[in-house]
Amino acid sequence: MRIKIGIVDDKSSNRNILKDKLLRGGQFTIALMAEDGKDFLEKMQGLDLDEQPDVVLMDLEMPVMDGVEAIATGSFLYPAVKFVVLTIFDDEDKIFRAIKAGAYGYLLKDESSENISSMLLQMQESGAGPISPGIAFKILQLVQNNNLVMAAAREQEKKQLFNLTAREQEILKLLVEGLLYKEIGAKLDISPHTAKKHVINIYNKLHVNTRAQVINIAHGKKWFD
Amino acid sequence: MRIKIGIVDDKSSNRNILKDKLLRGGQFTIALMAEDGKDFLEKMQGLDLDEQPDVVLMDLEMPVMDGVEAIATGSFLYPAVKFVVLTIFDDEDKIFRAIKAGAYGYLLKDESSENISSMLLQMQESGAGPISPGIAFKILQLVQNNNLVMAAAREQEKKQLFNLTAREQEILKLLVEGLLYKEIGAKLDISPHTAKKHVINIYNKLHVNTRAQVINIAHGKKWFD
DNA sequence: GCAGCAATAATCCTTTTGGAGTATAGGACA
DNA sequence: TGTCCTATACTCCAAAAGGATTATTGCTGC
Repeated sequence: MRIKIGIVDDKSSNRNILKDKLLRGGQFTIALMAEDGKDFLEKMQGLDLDEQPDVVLMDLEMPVMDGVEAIATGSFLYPAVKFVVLTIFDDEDKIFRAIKAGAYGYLLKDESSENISSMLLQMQESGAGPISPGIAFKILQLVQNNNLVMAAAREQEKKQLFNLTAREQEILKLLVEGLLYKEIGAKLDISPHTAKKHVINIYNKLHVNTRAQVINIAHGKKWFD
Repeated sequence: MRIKIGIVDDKSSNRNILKDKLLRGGQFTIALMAEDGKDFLEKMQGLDLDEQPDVVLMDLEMPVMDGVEAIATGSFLYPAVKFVVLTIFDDEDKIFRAIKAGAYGYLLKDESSENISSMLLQMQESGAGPISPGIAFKILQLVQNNNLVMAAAREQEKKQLFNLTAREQEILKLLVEGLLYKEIGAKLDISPHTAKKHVINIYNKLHVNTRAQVINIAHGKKWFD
């Protein structure tokens, strides 16, 4: 199974060179090309699930919508898609913001294209995001210089789940993720009516009456994050 | 100029295999071998400045004095020496502590010895510490999961991401709190229609189409908590 | 066997949302 | 001056959510 690649870069020459290089080995197919973040998101909307890229190589500095914003939105809308930054920038701020936005890897454009190919293939094998050595070292230094510090160790405050049944907790999770009744039903292989019934029961137990309230409670109690 | 290497590992077989591999290419010399942290520090004391290793490959789990402690002390006493962890452990805690102690690189023992050699050489060239790809990805994930947070420049990173207007941010806050259109309108003293119009505009800018998604993004980005 | 409960499913109804328009007033900017 | 942007407000419509109620199935405990 060949890996489906998306390429987002505002320079058409960059896109085409990269595309040619990736296609050469026969291990990749190009699922999508876009010239900025907005263009990317719009083109993603037009794709069926099985047409969506496995990996998106994303430039950072682009007009209209930059790579960080595109990754932030994209990684939320398409959690299965892996976003790998491919850029010439190696400053700490860009690296940090891209990672926080959800970047799965961070490659520098001065990597040879053979290296990029092999890192992508190795990613598929090991599940570890591809990172250029120089970038990895930058991150290590961030940690070392106390620019990054361990967040307060989160205590395992046991979740008091308002005696929800197992099934209700299952539905709760999907509810918090923002799924519609019909989507919850489809996912759990039950009727949307039943899904809704469970949700209403949950509301009664939590003493609320909208999804928004449930989601806020869930985050407040750190049930799922 | 050949690179002077120090090897610290409690298993003599490990030490010797590594030594042989490194000597093979003729690019390295072995300046020091030690079997634990204490042994290492004592042997360092006995060396003249020009005999000291450029790089020390340090195992982590060792009797008497472990690698983290040896690196902490060693990097203080000998700031010119680069300490590179070479271990089988890849758990987040060990990685973090070794880096904080002053590790310049972090390599896994399942790297091939050719890889280790080439990464050490590249280090000498580029000045960037050698890091195994899997470790780099682990660190990236630490950052992503908020186990590591920016100590200093965390303030400005907060918003600004989706260019919402001031009014839209105001509405966003109430939206995330779970207010209905009519409640938002009442609070801001505008028509519920207007409140709704703003909300729809926000959706378009964030590329979503339900409140649930907005609330999740808001919590994910810690806009309000 | 039966009471109680969880899970399933459905119907009927009202309210709230989300989406697509149109329109107007006030500021900013060239 | 005219254009662009923002905030304001409205209409019409369809989809989804929320609430109340009823009913069946299967499991558990006494």
